[in-house]
Amino acid sequence: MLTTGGCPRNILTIKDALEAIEGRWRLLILFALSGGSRRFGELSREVPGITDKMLSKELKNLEAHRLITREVTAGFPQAAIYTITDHGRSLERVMIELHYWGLLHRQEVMGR
Amino acid sequence: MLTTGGCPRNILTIKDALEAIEGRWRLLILFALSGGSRRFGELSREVPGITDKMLSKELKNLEAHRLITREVTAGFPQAAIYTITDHGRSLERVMIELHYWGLLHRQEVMGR
DNA sequence: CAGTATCCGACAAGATACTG
DNA sequence: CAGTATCTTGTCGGATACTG
Repeated sequence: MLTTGGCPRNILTIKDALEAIEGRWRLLILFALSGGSRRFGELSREVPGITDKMLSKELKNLEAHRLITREVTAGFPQAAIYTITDHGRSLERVMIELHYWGLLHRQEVMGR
Repeated sequence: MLTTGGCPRNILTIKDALEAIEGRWRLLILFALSGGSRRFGELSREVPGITDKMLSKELKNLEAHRLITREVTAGFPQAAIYTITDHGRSLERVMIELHYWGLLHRQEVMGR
């Protein structure tokens, strides 16, 4: 059981975590990449609803937070390969719990 | 290990979950409430950085998603008591993992 | 293929002042 | 005490067109 214990440290830790992964897209991109490296176009198709603009922006943000790496191959046509880092992979437990809770939430609110 | 397996169902489940808890504030409010019921003013002080306007808006959102309940006492001065629901409590595992990851993230990115 | 540029509307969010 | 009203700024996010 989580307790704040009158101390704001725990909630500040969560706030720090949220600062890195907050928003509609970042966890979805990481989840897609947890199944293996992807190219830009693959992510554009696999992340439901995202536009290329947001994908581009969020990929840079994830890279800045060291959650993914970007590698561009030589040759033509060029390919950009995005890969989750070990640090990004350490978010898998969060994603697993979130996925599990998503199933619960559907039953609770959506009734299916 | 999570796999997408060419099937978008898992990622859609996470997207549904995120729709309910996305943003800077909702998980922080729920985390505060996981330590026990709170009044508006208590939350205003305990959730770091939130304004009354955002707190009011997000509390309504959380109530609409059945993650918290709101109860107003008779008498004066009035008191509004916010309490996490069982469904909100089912997010505790997500919050625990997020808190744990926040500690890792500090070490990785912030170097402390 | 992998993005960027531009334009636009909607909403998040803070500051301040105010009400029952 | 528990919010709401108003105003302003910034960012989100979609649409479309475009480039190396």
